[in-house]
Amino acid sequence: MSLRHGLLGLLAEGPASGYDLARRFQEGLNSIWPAQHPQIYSELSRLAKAGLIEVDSHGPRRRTAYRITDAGLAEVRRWLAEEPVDHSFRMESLLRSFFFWLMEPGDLKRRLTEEAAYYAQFAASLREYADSKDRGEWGTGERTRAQRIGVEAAVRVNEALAAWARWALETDLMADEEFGRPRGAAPAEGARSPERGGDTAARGPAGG
Amino acid sequence: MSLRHGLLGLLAEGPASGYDLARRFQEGLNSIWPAQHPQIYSELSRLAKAGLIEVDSHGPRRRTAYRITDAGLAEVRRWLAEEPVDHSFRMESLLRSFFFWLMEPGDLKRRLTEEAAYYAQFAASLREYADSKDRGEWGTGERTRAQRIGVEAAVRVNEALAAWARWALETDLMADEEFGRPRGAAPAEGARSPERGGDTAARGPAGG
DNA sequence: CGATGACATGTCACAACGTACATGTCGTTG
DNA sequence: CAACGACATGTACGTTGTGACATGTCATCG
Repeated sequence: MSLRHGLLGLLAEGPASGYDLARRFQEGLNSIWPAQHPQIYSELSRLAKAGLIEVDSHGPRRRTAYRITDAGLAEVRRWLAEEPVDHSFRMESLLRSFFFWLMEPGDLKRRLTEEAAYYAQFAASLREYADSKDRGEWGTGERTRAQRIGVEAAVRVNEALAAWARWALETDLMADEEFGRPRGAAPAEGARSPERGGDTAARGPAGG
Repeated sequence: MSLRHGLLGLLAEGPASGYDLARRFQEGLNSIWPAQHPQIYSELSRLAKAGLIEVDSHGPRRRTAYRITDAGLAEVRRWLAEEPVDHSFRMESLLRSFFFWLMEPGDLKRRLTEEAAYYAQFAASLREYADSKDRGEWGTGERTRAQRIGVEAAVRVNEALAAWARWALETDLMADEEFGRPRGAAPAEGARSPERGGDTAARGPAGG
């Protein structure tokens, strides 16, 4: 249901076509809530059928811009104010990190180095964008300033991940000679043992 | 495809049943890669059919433990080493933040306060778990120490979000009297205007 | 005027995911 | 032994999301 509300939220800024919205999801929002155009177009049809948006105008090349209705605006607001937040992420990058022990040290170092570079670079580009907002280059309206808060969240998450990857490279966990010892493709210790699975180590505290 | 590899990764630690795996996804991994038990059971069947895992043992109450095969182990390793990382997140919390400008100041403050508390608390509980790993309470094996890296990532992301929510509450963006001015449920400025959508403000830098 | 490329929208089939429901086992406790 | 709750696995169905393909428009450039 998040895509539905994401689209309504973007349309609350003003009329836009499916193509516009797809571009915004592709560019700024891709790292936060990925969405491809087929899903966007079909969701728009559904929203229109439900009366939450309506056709605003037709442009060249079959362009169809939608505009949010009062009902739609009320629905985003209701979602924002009343609907409980889903705190679960979905981050492949973090999932992978739980299996780093299966990687050969060389591959792991290479991977972590790439990750650090990626996150640092992305954070920097977001930070630059945030700074340009701070300089007032996007106007000083209420909306712009509030969106600045959202950008800040993305910046901080990416910076945190960049710092994490660097930390992982530098920490003595990596430097330790036992950990650093190269090994072949032999099965990891503990795997395929007949008795019930190893320790319960990876069971962390209950998740939200 | 990530669930598939997530299951293989967990089974690389040693044999486990669908129930065990579902619990681990529910507890530690829920905030990183959510998965319900029906999905896990059906994925296990598929993995078994593909020869990446095999039945290890049968226990009481129809319990069926699986064990990873050589092919399965090779497949996780291939995934970890060769498959490109998908850097897109999926965070409802961040998506919402792009629409904060639609919220009434009171609701927004309440929401941000809740968010700060949630992330701080979750980060703390993860931090405590990480510390117990550092104290060696889960053993000092290669696996445990490497998994410590994954926990650290989760800690840092949650701490970053907690700090962000506090920052958002404290920043003068919030204190500004114009922003703080209460308003009714009237449509936001810019919405439903006849001409094509407002400024292009929210278009950030290209996402990864 | 033909080729090219960005614009713009869509269909279709399938894979992934979530909720609700169904079933049965086993240990504990009253 | 009856009731209960945790253990354990599954089916069925609907929704969400993805990848591949298909179609047509318009501006620009040679």
